[in-house]
Amino acid sequence: MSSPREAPRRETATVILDVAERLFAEHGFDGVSLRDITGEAGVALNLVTYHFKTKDNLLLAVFERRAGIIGTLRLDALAAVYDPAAGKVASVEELVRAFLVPLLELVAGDVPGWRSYARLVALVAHGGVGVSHPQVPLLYDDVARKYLEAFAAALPGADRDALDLAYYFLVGAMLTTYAQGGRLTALTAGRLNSDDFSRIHDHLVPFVSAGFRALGAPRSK
Amino acid sequence: MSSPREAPRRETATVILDVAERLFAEHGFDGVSLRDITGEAGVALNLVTYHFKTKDNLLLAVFERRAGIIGTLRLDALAAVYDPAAGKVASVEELVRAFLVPLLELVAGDVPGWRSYARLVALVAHGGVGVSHPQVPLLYDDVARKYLEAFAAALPGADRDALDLAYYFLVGAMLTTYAQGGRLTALTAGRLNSDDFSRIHDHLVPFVSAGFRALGAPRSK
DNA sequence: GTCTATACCGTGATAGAC
DNA sequence: GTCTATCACGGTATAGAC
Repeated sequence: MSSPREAPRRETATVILDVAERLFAEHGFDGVSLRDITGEAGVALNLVTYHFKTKDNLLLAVFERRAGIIGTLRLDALAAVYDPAAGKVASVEELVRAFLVPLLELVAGDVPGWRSYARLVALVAHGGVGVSHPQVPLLYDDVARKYLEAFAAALPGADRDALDLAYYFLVGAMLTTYAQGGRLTALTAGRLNSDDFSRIHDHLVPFVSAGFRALGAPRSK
Repeated sequence: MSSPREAPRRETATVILDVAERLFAEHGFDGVSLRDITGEAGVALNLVTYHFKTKDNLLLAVFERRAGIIGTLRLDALAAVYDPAAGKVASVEELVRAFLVPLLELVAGDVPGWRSYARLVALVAHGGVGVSHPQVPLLYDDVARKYLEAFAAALPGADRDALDLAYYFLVGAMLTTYAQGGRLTALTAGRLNSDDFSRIHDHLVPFVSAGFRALGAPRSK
């Protein structure tokens, strides 16, 4: 804790977090050296070791800073449409929207850091960082459990495996959206850009919602 | 080309490719050193440099070896259900199945190397390797174009952007399936395993097919 | 053309002075 | 809390043996 009369610069740890978040998102975890980070942050190399112990742990700290925020927003959005105690049961599409909209608004609204965070989640979730950091998924388990309960209420005919997989596909489609490696731009010959999150979202919601309903009432063959 | 009377060992380059494919899939690109690969392969360190120039290029070679095979299988499966010259137009579900089944059979059938390849594709596709290797997606563009044409015929009401995005989500859901970081096992408390590709597939096909149809005939709101 | 030996520079991590 | 010095290991380049 710095004394209040010091120069008005942010704390060293926060500066490191900000730079690391941006650089990891841009170049991947292994594409960024601690020297890159400390160089841009204007601090000595091993202040990252002092504040965060290891490079892996620095990445985890980047996630922890935002995972709680987005998790709370998602649970708030869920509570607005699903409240079993009050007999309020949401539709599938309302649930999909409640899950996806909070992050979309932060990213599409260019709230500082969130675009980097979204891309970084997509990167790490698919195991790109080493064999993946096992602590990261744990940050999202609470949200997953509560949404699955709500989906089960919305689709009383679906079995658990089907619902779990549908949620898995929902998260996968969202991650694919934010991974934005330029693949979408190439695939559409430039008509769609990976940055058009709002337009992607307009298609993503009905796509995933229809998928959920299909698993809720399985088709023959 | 070795002379036919030599000792019956595989070519050095092939041994390196096999080991690299497996280790990259297990530990990620940056989680494996050239010394790990050459050590297991029983060859000298810089034979990888000699045969493949760089580590990046070695990864590309791993992809090239299998991308052509799976691409041909997918196009064959497409031709079996979609032949506009003969007036044969496939259903959405037939197309989804044609796209997904070839890789599933290779992986679920434990054909050597394909499980590693599938996981590796998922890893690289989401940019986990550095900022991703831009040459890799090009290996799949031809298949994408031909399937999109078939989907357009199956869903005459859909606009191009919706179809492109649906294909994008299809690939994303497939990649999520094969990324198998153990996330699914955790999410389902062990009831579903990331290795149950056949069971995942049984849900994936109707999920994605319903999504396609939803984009083909957009819902209100 | 195929392979071995060696060296170079950048990396993450650590120890200890201030 | 911060900095300097140092370490072992990473990918890569080269020179030369066969």
